[in-house]
Amino acid sequence: MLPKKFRLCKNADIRTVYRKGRSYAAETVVLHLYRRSAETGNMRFGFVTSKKIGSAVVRNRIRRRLRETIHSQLNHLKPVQLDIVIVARAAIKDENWSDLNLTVEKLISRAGMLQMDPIHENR
RNA sequence: GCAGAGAGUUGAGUGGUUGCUGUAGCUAGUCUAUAGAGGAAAGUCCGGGCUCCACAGGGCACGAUGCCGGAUAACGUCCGGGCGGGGUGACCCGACGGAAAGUGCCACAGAAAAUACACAGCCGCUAUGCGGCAAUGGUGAAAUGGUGCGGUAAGAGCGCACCGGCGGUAUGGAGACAUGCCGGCCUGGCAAACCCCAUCGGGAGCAAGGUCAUGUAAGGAGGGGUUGAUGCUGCCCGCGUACCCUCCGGGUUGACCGCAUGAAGGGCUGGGCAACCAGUUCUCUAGAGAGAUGACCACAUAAACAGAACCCGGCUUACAGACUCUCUGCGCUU
RNA sequence: GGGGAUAUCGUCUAGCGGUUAGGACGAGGGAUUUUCAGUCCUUAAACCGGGGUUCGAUUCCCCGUAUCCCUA
Repeated sequence: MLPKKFRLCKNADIRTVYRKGRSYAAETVVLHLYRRSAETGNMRFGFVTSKKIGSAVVRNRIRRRLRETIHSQLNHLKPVQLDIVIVARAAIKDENWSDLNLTVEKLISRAGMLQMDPIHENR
């Protein structure tokens, strides 16, 4: 679980990310991101697991795993005011931990969020 | 040994690294310590607590329950018993009040499906008619007690015996009911058809409700109106409030309480066949507000169904594996 | 979280207040036509699952499953 200041909770914020942000898709997850105009604040993450994916137990486990992938990458990310929403797809049920970790890492690097990459601007 | 029946327990643990939520501490650190999902947390099918609404009003509707007794805060739950059914048995199952209160339905077949009737038929006579009869036949899910003997023109509870049902009565039992005696043979099924009887049920639900804060314009237009509007499910009465509806415009989208000590759980003692009750002692055991238990490694291998959101008592449904106790039938051995 | 509703051929539906599952579109076959379309005839195809009540259940009752709606 991430500390509270890194969480993206409000439905309105998530809708903003969907509408104005860019997205990067893999077979199991979709990553939406949107750069806020405000200069203050942290990077914020939201996780979406719909009822299509499974029961409450399955959804909880997937959400926890996704949080963990982000948590392990947190130190390598650029400190930019980004709102990020990660949406789980139905295929995620069968993916194991290491594959999921790799997928998320790839998506993050494609989105240009890693610290060593040259800076991309997302508008 | 094999095949079963009933009751119950468990549903993973230890260590390490790294994280989350609550609480406590002071040195106020991204510190230390400590606690952290279930037997079903599920379905939301019942019952209650709690909160607000008229402190809970009357009538009619409506809904639920339905053998008897007990337990319980209450229940559609549980325990014990009765009756009926299933099983060789341990044991299991049962919406199990009323069909002479009334209404309705009972296809096809069949003479007839409910105030019984008389198709084929049987019998008698003064015989092309009149009278007696309901045994036999076939139909059907169901045909007006069953079996046997007597009886008769032929038949028939017409008579008798046993069985079954009904009514009365006596005894036993707290009662459901059981057993005995007597009576006569009058009453098909369906109430998970309407219904009748008995008992119970006021409504809404923690997004209930309360406190504080912030902010604003108790604003404008149109309409309704005491036979109306709303609280208060449907209708009528009764009571409270004085406004209500539609459109336009404006403000809030915060914090705290409710909210984790409870009809609580464990042990012991006593009462009770039991459910359960009483006494005593010990324990404190999640509390979020987009929603907390994760990830990785090691211990041989970790796996079922499944994730709390106001709280309890049940019911129902899902469930890998492991274990305990009691009992039954059959076979074998001694 | 709380409250409510529905489920019938491949699709849209009717139906039943008890004993027969009907229609339209679509699909297959045939006829007409030189061929296609159209038209006509015809065939197959369903009561969400499991129990119960009943002589008999799509219908009545119970339990489940799936889908949909309302509520801040």
